Amino acid sequence: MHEIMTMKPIPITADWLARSVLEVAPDLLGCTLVRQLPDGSCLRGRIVETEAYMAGDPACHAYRRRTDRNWAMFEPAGISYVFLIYGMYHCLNVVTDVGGLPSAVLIRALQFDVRPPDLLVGKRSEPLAKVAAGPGKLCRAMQIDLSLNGTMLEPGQPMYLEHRDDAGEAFSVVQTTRIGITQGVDLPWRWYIQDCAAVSRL
DNA sequence: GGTAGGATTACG
DNA sequence: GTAATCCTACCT
Repeated sequence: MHEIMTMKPIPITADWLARSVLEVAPDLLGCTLVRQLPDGSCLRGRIVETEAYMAGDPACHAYRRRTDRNWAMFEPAGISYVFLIYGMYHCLNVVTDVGGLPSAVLIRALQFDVRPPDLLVGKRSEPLAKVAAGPGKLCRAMQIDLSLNGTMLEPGQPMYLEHRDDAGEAFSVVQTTRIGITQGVDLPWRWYIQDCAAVSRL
C-alpha cells in the first residue's frame, strides 16, 4: 500500500526569481500564490496563466522611464508590482531579473481548490474555475490592491509563492501572444496551462 | 491645473 | 459593442 506523502510546500525565494522574465514566466505555471490576510487566514491559488513584460518591450509600463507608478518593476527580483487598471481592477506582477532592469511576470489567472470568500454583494455562484480567470478577477478574489505594491514575496508577508510539487500531474504549456495590449502585440510572451478551465482566454 | 487613456470586466 | 471608474503620465 502507498503512504500518502503530503509534501510540505517549498516557498519560492528571490534568487529563483532572479532570472530572465522569459524563463520565470513559464516556470511559474503550476506554482501557488499564497495570500496571507490580516485576520490570519490564508488564500491559495495555482498559477495557470502568465505574461512577461521587460525592458525594451513597448508594452511594458516601464518602457519609457521610471515613474511613481512603475518604480517597483525596477526593484530586485521577488518584489510585487501591483497597479490599478481602468479605475476598478488591480493587476499583480512578480518582479524578476536583477535590480535596475524593469521586468515582471503578470499573473493572469489562478485555479482555486477552495473557494475564496465572495466579497461581492450582488453576484453569486460563479463557477469556481472562473473566480480568478483574469488578472483583475484574481486580485479581487485574493484581496490584492495598491497597498500591496512593492512588498517582498516571502513567508510572513501579505503574499508569497510556493514551488510546484513534482508529485503533481504533468501538464502541457501553451505559448502565445499577450492580451489587452496595443504595442508589442506579436511577442509570444504569454503562457498558460493547456486545457485548464481557469485560464482567462484560449 | 487639465485631461487622455489604460497589461479589464460584465453586460446588452 | 461599450460603460464603468480613477490614477497617473504628460502637457500647458
